[in-house]
Amino acid sequence: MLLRTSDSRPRRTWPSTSTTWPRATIPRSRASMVDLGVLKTFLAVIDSGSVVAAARERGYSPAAVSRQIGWLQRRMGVRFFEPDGRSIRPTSDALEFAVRARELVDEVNRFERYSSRFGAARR
Amino acid sequence: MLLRTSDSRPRRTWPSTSTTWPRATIPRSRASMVDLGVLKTFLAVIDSGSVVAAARERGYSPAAVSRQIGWLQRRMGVRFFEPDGRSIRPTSDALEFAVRARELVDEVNRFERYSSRFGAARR
DNA sequence: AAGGCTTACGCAATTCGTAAGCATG
DNA sequence: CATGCTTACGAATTGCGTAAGCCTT
Repeated sequence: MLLRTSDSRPRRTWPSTSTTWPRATIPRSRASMVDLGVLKTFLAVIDSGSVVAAARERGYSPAAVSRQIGWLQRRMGVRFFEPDGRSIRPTSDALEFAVRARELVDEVNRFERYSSRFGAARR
Repeated sequence: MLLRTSDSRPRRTWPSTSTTWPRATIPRSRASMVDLGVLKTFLAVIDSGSVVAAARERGYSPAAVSRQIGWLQRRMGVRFFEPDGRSIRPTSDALEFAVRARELVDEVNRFERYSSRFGAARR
């Protein structure tokens, strides 16, 4: 399949003048060191002290929240939560990181409001 | 399928005590009003003045960049680029929005560096 | 047992690159 | 006719919810 053996027109693909494309299909999701959604979830867990509560707050299943936290921890190479009885307890690293993360999320929220207004103003 | 008609154990799924889950599979991608990757691409197009150049800079195909810009415009309800001969020209809205967007991206870059240091320090 | 956290599994949805079309110079 | 932008298409990957397991109270 996909042969299309005939049709030998020299149709230019892209780019004609330089190196061909480096990789074949880069999935983009969560590639950037920073995933805002995960950061928001992280803060929700910190604030509520529970995966279940954070899940409800963010509109996810607890499984999704658990996965997001796991992803963040692996990404950072740091342990952010430890099991504490039936619940979890944030590490001191988590609390420290949360301060900075909250600054960013606040900034993002401001930007989100700006964007909404910007769009609404000229429509 | 998925019936499992027998096996009538009252296996708790989740959550047992409250309303069932609101939606069935929310894809998260680009759901948050802000997509940092798209914002970076937008700025790259502004700075280079060309979709092709921005694509090269960002490591995407021109098609991908074109789609990302289209997505952003639809999202914002604003036209950011107009065809200008064989190239494109940013609207005044684009230039205005770019100022604010750049602030955010800069802030995110700072956070990215912080995160790297944070992770590296305790490993 | 019941409540809370985590992993396995299947699925839906997204986004990418390639291909192809259209317009401009 | 070469360059640049955009859309259609198929492929690949992700990230979700559900299901199920483990551990604590």
